[in-house]
Amino acid sequence: MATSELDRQLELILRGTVEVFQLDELKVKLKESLEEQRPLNIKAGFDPTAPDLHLGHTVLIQKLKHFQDLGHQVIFLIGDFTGMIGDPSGVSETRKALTKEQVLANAKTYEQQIFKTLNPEKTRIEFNSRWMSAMPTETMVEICSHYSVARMLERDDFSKRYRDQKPISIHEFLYPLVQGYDSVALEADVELGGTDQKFNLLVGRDLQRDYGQKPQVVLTMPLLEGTDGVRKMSKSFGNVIALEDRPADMFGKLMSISDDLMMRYYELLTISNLDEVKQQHPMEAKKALAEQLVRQYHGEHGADEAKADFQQRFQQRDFPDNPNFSIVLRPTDFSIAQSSDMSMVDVLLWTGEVASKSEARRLISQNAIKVDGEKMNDINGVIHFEPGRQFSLKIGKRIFGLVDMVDS
RNA sequence: GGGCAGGUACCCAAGUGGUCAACGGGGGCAGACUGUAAAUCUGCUGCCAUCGGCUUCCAAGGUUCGAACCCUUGCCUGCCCA
Repeated sequence: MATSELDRQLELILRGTVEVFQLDELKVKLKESLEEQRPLNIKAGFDPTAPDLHLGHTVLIQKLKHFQDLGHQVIFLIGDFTGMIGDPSGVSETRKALTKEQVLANAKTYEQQIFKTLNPEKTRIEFNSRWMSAMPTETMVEICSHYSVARMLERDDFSKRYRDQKPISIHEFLYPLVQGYDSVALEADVELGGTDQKFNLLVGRDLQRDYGQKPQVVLTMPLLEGTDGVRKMSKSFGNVIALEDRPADMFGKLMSISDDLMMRYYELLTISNLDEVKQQHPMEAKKALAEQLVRQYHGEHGADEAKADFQQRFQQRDFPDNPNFSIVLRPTDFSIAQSSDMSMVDVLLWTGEVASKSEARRLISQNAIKVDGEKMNDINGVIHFEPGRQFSLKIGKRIFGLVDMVDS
C-alpha cells in the first residue's frame, strides 16, 4: 500500500525533470514523509528583479503544483535580498532605495500570478531578506569560508565569462552562497530550479551538510525556449510570453511559434497526452494550446475573446472588433488652416505606432500600409478628412486602427 | 600602484585623417510564400527632406582646410605584474 503511493508520487515528481540529485535520497525522504505523515519542504526561489513572470517560470510553478497536490509544503521563496544587491553597474544610494520598493511591488505581482496555479492556503511565501538582512557580517564571512574561489569557478557561466574576459563582480560569488544558505534557513527537503541553477542548487546541499542538516534533494527542470524556439525564454532576449501579456497578445504569440516548439510547450506547460496532440492538425493543436494557456491566466472570457480576435484578424484578415488604436483628429491638428488634408506620413505619426517620419515613409514604400483596405504606397500620399468620415488603417500585418475627425 | 589591450548604431563587429551615416553578421521591421505558422527568398533598418541637408562612432578639450580615425585629460572594461 505504502509502496504504491510512493511510486505514484515519484512518477508525478519525476515527470519532465532533467536531473535528480540524488534519486535514492528522494525515495528515502518520500518514504519517511509518508510514514511520519510529515510533508516535505519544497523550495523554489525566484528573482524579483524581473518585474513579471513569463511562461518560462511556469515550468517550475507547475512542478510546485505537483508537490502541492501530493500534500507537500510548497515554499515560494522571493529572493528580495539577492535581488537588491543584484545589479553590479551604476549603483547609487538613491537607486537602491527605489529598488527595494520595486522589489516589494514585484512580489505582489508574483503572488497574484502564482496563485493562478498554486493554492494560496497551502503555499508559504518567504523573502530571504527575513534572515539575510539581519545577518551579521561575521556570519556572512563565515558562510563564505565554506567555499573556495576555485569551486566557484567550476560554475559554468563563471568559468565561461572568466575565459571570455567578461567581468565577474565579487558579489556575484555571494549569490550561490546566499541561495544555498536559504535552504539552510528554510530546512528545505527538496529544491527545484532550472538546469541553469544546478550549481547554485548544489551549493545548498553542501551548506546544509556543513550546518548539520540532511542535504536537500535537487530537481532540475528544463529551460523553456522562448518564441524564437532557440534561446531560453528571457526578457533580455525579447522572446517571452509574459503571464501579463494581453490575452490577444498571448494567443498571437503562441500561434506564431513553430510546430516543433509547440510540442515542447505541450510537454512542459500542460498535462495533455502528447501522442494525442500529434494526431491533430498542427494548426488546430496550436490553437488548442493557445486557448488552454490563455484560459489559465486570463480566464474563460479572455480566452474566448482572444481566439475570436485572432481568427478575425489573421485568419479572415478582417478588421478586428478591438483595434490597436482609435484616434480622433481636430481641426487644429491640421497644419494648413481651413484644410482637412493630412499627409499619410503625418497620419501614421499621429497614431503613435510609428516612431519617426522616416519609418513612416519606409513602411509606405514597403507596401505595409492599407487605408480602408486599399494599399497606400505613395509616400507623398494625402488623406482628405471630413467630420463623420472614418478611415480604417492597417500598419504591417498586425496593427489595426481607426482615424476619425470632428469639426471642433 | 605599474605595464598592456580596448570602448563604433539594439547586440556582435569592420573601419585607423578626406571616397563614412560608416563593410559584415545577428536581431528587428516590411513584402512574397503559408496554416497569422516555422523555414526560405527579397528589401529596409540615425533624423529631416523633392535634388539635398542635419546630428552621430565613451565624454570634454585640442591639432588640422578636414577626424570615428592624430594629441591631451577624464570615465569605463579586460589581461598581466605588484
